[in-house]
Amino acid sequence: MTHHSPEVERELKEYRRGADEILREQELHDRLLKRAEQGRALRIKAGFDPTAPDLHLGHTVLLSKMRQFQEFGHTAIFLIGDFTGRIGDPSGRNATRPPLDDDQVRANAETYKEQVFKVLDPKLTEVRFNSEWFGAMKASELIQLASRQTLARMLERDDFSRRYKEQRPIALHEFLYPMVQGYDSVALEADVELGGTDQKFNLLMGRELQKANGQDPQIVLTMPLLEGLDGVQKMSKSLNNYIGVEDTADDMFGKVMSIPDSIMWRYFELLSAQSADQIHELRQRVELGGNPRDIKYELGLELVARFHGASAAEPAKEAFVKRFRDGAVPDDVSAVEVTVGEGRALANVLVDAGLTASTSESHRMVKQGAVRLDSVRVEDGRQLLEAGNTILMQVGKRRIASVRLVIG
RNA sequence: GGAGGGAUUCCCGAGCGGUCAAAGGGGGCAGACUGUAAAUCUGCUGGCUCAGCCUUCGGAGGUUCGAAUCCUCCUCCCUCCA
Repeated sequence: MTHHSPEVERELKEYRRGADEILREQELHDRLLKRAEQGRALRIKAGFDPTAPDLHLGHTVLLSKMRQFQEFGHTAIFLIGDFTGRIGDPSGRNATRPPLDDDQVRANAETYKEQVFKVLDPKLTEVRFNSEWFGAMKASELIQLASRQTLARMLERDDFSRRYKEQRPIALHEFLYPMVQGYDSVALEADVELGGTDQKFNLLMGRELQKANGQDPQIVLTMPLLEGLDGVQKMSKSLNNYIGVEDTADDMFGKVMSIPDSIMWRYFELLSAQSADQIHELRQRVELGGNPRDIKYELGLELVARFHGASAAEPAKEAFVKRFRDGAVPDDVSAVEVTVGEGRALANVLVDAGLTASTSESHRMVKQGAVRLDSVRVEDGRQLLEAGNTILMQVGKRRIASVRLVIG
C-alpha cells in the first residue's frame, strides 16, 4: 500500500501544518488511503480534562486541528475526561494536582460543550465521557491494566523523573493517569489522537495499549503549546496572558492586535482555518514590505468571526481602529453609577467605578498623568466630585467608564 | 527517631536592633515614542481621610525607649544521619 494519491497528499499537508510531530506519518498516510478506498471515516480523538471553567485560544489549538480533519469528513471525538479529572493529570506539572469534585467536573463539562462547537462541526462530532467505561471498571480490571507497564517505563517520563530526582513526592495514582488515558483510545477505537507536546508520553501509551488489545495503534499527532499575549509564556489563565473564547468581540480583536509580531505566525499556524498555502502567501506579503499590523488585522477578523459570528468581525476592527489608531473614545463605554453623597474625592470615585484597585492606586495614576475626566488630564486626586454629572473617566488607555454621579 | 538549615512585600532575592513600606532583579501598571507590535527612555508598584497617618516581613508570645533583625513555643519546607 505504498501507491500515491494526490488527494491524500493534500490532506496530509494540512494536517502537518503547525503540528509538532506525527507518529507515524507513514501510518497516517496509509490509513487515509485505506479509508479512501473503503469509505470509512477516521476517528480523531482528543481528550480534555474538565479542569478549566472556560476555554481560551490555547485550548482551541487542538480543536482547530480536529476541525481540519472534519473538513475532510472524519469524525471528531471530543472526550471529556470526567473520570480522569478526578485523578489529576501531572503532565508538565511538578506537583500533584488536587482532584476535582463531582459537581465541579459536571459544571465544567457543560461549559466545554457550549464552547467547543464554535470550532467543531457538531454533525461530525461525538462528545464522550470516559466515566462511561471507567465508572464500570472493576478493581481487578484496573490492576490488570496497570500490569501492562513497568515502573522504569513510567520514570522515563520527564516530569516524573524530574520529580523523582528532586525528591518531590509522586503519588502512586499519578502513574495511572497515562494508563487510563491510553485505555480511552482502546475504548473509543481511535485512529488518531491529538494532544499537546506535553502529552506525548500519554498519547504513545494509547498505541501500546491498543496493540495489546489487538487494535491497530492510533497515530499520534502533537501540537505545540500556544504562547500567550506576552509571546513567551504558554497561554494560561493564571498568567493572565490569554484570549478567552468568551471574551467580547472588541476585547478579542484588541488582544490579537497586542501580540508581538514575532509570534503572529504561530497564531496563524495553530489557530487559523486558512490553508497552508494561504498563510504562506500572507508571509510573503510581509516579506515584501507589507505592514505586519494589517496581516494581524486579518487574524483578528478571522478569530472574532469564529467566536462571535461573521457580522461581529468588521465592527470590532472598526472600533479598534477608531479607538487606538485614531485615539477616539469608543462608542460603547460601560456605564457605571457611583454614589457620591455630598461630594466624594476623585480617588474614591475611581475605586467605586472599578477603574482602580485602591485609592492609593488612584493617586498614583493621577500623579503619572494617566487619569482623564472627559478627556482632560487631571492633576489632583483629592478634588471633590459632586452629584448630578455624568463624566467619562479614563485611567490609562484601556480603562474607561462613563460614570454617573448620584447622591445616593 | 536524631542533627542542622530555612520561611521577607505578585515572583526571585538582599536585609547592620533604630535613618525599613524594607536593596536589586523579574513581572505588572503608567507616561513618551508607536502599529494597544518590538526595542528604547522615564516613573510607579501595601493601605488610608495621601506633603501626613496606619498596617506588613510563616503564626503566637516575650526582651527593648525601639525588632524583619534578639529570645521562647508552634506550623510548614529542605538537607544529612537512622
